[in-house]
Amino acid sequence: MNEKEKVQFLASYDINQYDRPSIAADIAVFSIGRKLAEELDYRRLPTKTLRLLMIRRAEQPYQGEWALPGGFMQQGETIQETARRELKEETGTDKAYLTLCDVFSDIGRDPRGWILSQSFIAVLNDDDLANSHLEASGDAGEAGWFDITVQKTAEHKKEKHNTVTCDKEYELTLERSAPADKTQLRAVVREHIEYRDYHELMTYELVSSEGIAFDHARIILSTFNSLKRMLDSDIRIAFDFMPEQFTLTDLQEAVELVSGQELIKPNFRRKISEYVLETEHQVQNGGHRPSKAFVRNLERFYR
Amino acid sequence: MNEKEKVQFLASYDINQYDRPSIAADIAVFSIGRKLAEELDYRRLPTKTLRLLMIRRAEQPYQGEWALPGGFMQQGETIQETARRELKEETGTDKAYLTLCDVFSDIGRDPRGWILSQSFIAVLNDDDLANSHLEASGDAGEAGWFDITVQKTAEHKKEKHNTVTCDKEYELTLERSAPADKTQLRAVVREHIEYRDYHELMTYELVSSEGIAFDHARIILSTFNSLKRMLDSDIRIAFDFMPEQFTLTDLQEAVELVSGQELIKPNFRRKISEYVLETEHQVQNGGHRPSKAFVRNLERFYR
DNA sequence: ACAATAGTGTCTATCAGACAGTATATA
DNA sequence: TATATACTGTCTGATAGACACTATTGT
Repeated sequence: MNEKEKVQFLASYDINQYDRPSIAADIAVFSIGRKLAEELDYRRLPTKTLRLLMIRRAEQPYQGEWALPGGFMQQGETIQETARRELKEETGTDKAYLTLCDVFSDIGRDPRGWILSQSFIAVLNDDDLANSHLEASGDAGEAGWFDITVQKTAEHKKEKHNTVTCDKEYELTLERSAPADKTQLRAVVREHIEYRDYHELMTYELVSSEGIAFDHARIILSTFNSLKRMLDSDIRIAFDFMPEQFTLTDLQEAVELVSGQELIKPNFRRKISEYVLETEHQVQNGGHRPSKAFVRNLERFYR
Repeated sequence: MNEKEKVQFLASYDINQYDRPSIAADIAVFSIGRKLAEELDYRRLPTKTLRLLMIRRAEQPYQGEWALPGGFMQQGETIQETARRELKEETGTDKAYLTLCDVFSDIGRDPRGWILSQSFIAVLNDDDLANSHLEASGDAGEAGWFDITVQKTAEHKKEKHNTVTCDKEYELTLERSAPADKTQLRAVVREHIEYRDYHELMTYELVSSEGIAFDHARIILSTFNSLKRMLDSDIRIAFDFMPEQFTLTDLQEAVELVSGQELIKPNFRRKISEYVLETEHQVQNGGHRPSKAFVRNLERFYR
């Protein structure tokens, strides 16, 4: 604690003598979209889909393939600021709540070298999208929304030497939503879970990847599963998908899309009733009873 | 996607052209200790405390002060492996489940330069401690357990421009448990919460720190609050504090120590009953009815 | 016998799941 | 009028909180 010693030490300390990785922030941006071209029945509501935002790479490596929005950490900013800046640069959205998700630091995950990636989750609603320049950029070809489908294709539970492990294989399909250009990206990701007491040591491994850059397919899987778990433990995150005004059916569909299971309407409404306030507005969207518009009951959000 | 182009690009790509931070893993290791020197009443059980493992720094900066176990990421390992290696090196414990907690990357948080810290949580039980060389190292002066006390000393809720913020001040006290050397470390940490919809944007800021190196006092606060939240959402983490055999009172005390609130015994037992199996062993520790020893019901842990 | 801890039984309020029912828009 | 969606009421079983009670030990 000798002050002089301390100053001397720091003056002679060269942090650059140690090798170290570059840091990237990668952001999985989710939103909900409407499937168009379904004029079959004037009564029927449009089918909704869960969407993921991807960026087409203009540079090598993986030039022309699609990657998660993100980029490298720069001096003077925190990793959260990196994520926010990159999202703003690439999409024009200034959404503040990026949820830290996981870290990917395996060697060899990026051909450019030793690169550690911090993954984040962001959820955008229709108001956020209106304020972004995503639609405007259009076929400037940069950003694009993809309908995301995750299908579990295999599951093997093993037990040996007192440890239980479980391998699951998922097929990830990303189908471009907005322009009818039919771009389809596919990947297979293996989830390896090792159970130790209550802990689940989860690792994601890329099996194959078509059109998705780097190891981003497994990052997508990991964030998708995180989003599910977050929703399970706190339904309030579903409101992130909703604009200022929304119908309860919209909200329920958001939850169902993420969780992958259907809910019973009255039960769902009872559950979320404390978080919403009825407005006088009505939403009419078909040959059936119009629905009431609701807003967030913000007081209940602040615990 | 021209293969030749790709190879050319990578050959000429120099990742070292960009500045980047060093990466450290810092681990908050918790366990439960017994307060000794309480021979007042032969019937009474020893008081238990929540303990945190700290390492006395042998080098500058902060030489002689106490820091969380941890260290720098090395080439060829993932950040999880870094945490595991450092914990093994400094304590001899080979506990596998390190839970990733948060990232600290503010500029100026480390006088040595631009250093990003990944914080982890580990929980050790008596069996783990027996297998470590912690006790052996004794007054080699390296590692030491500290009884941790966190006291909220202030809370201010503000509301302006549609955003609600809340500042809380915590006093952190670390009191050395094992040797009676009375070492006491203190720090004051300010927690700043910004509420946005359901999101809580939490930041921890160091107000003062006595004897605790770097910004580790705020990392301790952050991990402590995380541990609490983890316990809230899944009681099974309490079993990490228990050795293979334990009494239900021990388990309940562990939960109470972390959560900071007393529980009603029959309700607690009902809640955890599915996770435990009764053994034929008994534990006798005072002038009162002996308690049954229990073990984990592992089948219930593997969901 | 006493004091301290160990362990059990039960009442009650609250909450989640399931289902049956009514209401209202447009072709 | 038919149909798809919007919305409400209520029965049921499961769960969580509170409290009262019995059991067993060493001094």
